[in-house]
Amino acid sequence: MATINEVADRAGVSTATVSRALNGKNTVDSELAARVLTAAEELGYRPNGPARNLRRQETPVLALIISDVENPFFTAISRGVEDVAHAAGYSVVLCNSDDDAEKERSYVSVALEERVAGVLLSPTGRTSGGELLSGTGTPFVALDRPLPGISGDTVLVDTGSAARDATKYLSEQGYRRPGCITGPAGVPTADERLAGYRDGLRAAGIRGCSSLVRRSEFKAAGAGRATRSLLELTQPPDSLLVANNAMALGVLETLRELGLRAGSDVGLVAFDDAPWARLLDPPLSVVAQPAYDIGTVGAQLLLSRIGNERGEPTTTTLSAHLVPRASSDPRWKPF
Amino acid sequence: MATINEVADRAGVSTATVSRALNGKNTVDSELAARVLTAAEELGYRPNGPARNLRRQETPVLALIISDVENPFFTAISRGVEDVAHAAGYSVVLCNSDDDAEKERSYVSVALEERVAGVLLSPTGRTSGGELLSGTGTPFVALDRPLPGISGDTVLVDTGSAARDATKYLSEQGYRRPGCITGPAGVPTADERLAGYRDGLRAAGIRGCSSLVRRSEFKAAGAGRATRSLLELTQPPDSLLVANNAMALGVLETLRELGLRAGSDVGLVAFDDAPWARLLDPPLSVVAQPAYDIGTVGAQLLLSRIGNERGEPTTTTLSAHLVPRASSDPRWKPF
DNA sequence: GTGAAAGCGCTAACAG
DNA sequence: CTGTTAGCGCTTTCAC
Repeated sequence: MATINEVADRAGVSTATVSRALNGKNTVDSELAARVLTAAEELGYRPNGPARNLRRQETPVLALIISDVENPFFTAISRGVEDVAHAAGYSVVLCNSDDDAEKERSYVSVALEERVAGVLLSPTGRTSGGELLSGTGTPFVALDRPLPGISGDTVLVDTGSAARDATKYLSEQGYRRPGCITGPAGVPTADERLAGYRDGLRAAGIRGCSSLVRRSEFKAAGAGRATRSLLELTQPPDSLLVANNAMALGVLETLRELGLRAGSDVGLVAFDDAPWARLLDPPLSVVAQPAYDIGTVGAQLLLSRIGNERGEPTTTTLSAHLVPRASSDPRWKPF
Repeated sequence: MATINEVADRAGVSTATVSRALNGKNTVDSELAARVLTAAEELGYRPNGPARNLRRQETPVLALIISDVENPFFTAISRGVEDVAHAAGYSVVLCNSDDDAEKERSYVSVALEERVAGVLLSPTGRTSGGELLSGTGTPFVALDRPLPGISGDTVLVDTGSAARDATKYLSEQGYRRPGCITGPAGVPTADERLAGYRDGLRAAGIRGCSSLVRRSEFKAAGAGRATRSLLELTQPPDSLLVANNAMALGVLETLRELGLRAGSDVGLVAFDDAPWARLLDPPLSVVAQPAYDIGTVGAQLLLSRIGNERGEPTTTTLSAHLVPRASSDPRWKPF
């Protein structure tokens, strides 16, 4: 592939002039600039990114590391990040850690070595790639979950309150034994939703539900098993708060296998408003999180740090809101 | 951030030795190697990727450019790519072109400039970033859709046959007026599914359906409008073949607004088996595409080209298969 | 087995 | 306004 030298030769100028012309510096004679442009065109010249980045000591790329590309919550975040980054002239590379701490570390490592301008990390949980990040000068922002033991800008959603509200709401709808299916212990989003659920129970004056909690990975399969184990109890829950939308898939599948309907048989509220939620029968009640906004806010924060903004690490907490639909209505009937 | 020079100074060796030690060359004395390793550790040294890539003239990264991160079909492809790439020591960066030819070109451009080892491109359609790719020495593979007018390795799915089979199947199920909602004219996957639909009609001996075709973007909103326009016809279709899963969302939403049920009122088969498809009432009949395999095959192809495999461009065609569920059963009743 | 030194392709002083 | 030149940080001959 052609280099800047070849372009310079062909245009009969120095490499410096080529560089200036190609980077749109106005300190170059328009006739020379034109010659450079056509020479570059004819040679199919493309600047060598690594060389440029090495020289400039910066790479106009943000890394976004998420734990599950197949989860609409995270892809919505990525759109938010992308829109902001793009407008500021940055590219975004999406890395899928697959909720695997090892992969997460490896991607953080790659991002650091490639000297990206900044990293947006949605930490997988306990052992986090965040340790690698702190200490290096590379700016980073934690999304959705805080980085344990590490201070840095963070964008969170107050899902605790949302979980409490959802639980209270279930009780107001007439359910007396709400259960909860949440993520692994130690994962902040999982623990926070569980705590909110317990608060909600307390606020509603409901007792005797302490055995109605199950944990699993934030995936469909585990949530399905958890559902089965709850519903086979001698005193099963009459409703369920489910901690994310991938899990909801598993819960719904199990309900179907057991011949139970959401709403009339088991009240259901799940986190995250996936596009298919309203198409179910009954439509799924959800706690909608502002995923896109997490992305935009996170990206803005990161960009301002990259732009040398000083100051204490900030934590931005967005709020989630309940979208009641028929899956949390005990009186719901098909038709 | 520490450089190789600082590590060398600290370990009391030359940069060459540091480089050798850190890259696991066995031509270095084990005692020196240990000193290098601890020095690097203490300084929090990370090799500078751009510098290394510049020197080595290669970057162990594959770029995967897809048209919609929020579509499970593409995220499944990305998992396939990632699994293969990872096993071979490559990182994958995912770029979302958002079905926008401009963004696609821009990402191809960035990939080329960053001198990635190879590019996997799921082209957005007509004006394609493919032109940028051909001619450069960078190996690339087209996924899901061919690159118009450009020869290169390609991984496709024979969705034409699948569309034909699905249409015939609708007729066997008793539907007499199947309609079709497909993507924009000129997009190969859209045209091919439409052609298959027409073949199916012919094979089933059905006539008079020529006005039952609508086109829109491969998105929910457009498909929703298309559905409405079809069902408001004086002679509306009694069933629908829908060309992808994002569109299916729009179709289902419109059906609901019109108070119609899939199956009994309007037979439905849609492309792509999304995780929520079986949870609907009635469960959605789909044409399942081997998305994950598209990714693995594409990545393998690309890696072998990167490994200097010569030979003519190949085209691999995978097949899709019908998964019949109740949305294509005219006798389906709720309960 | 180790070090010195060249150079990957580019940009940014610095001269002119 | 343009050219010369010195590196950015690393790997890799080439000597020793």
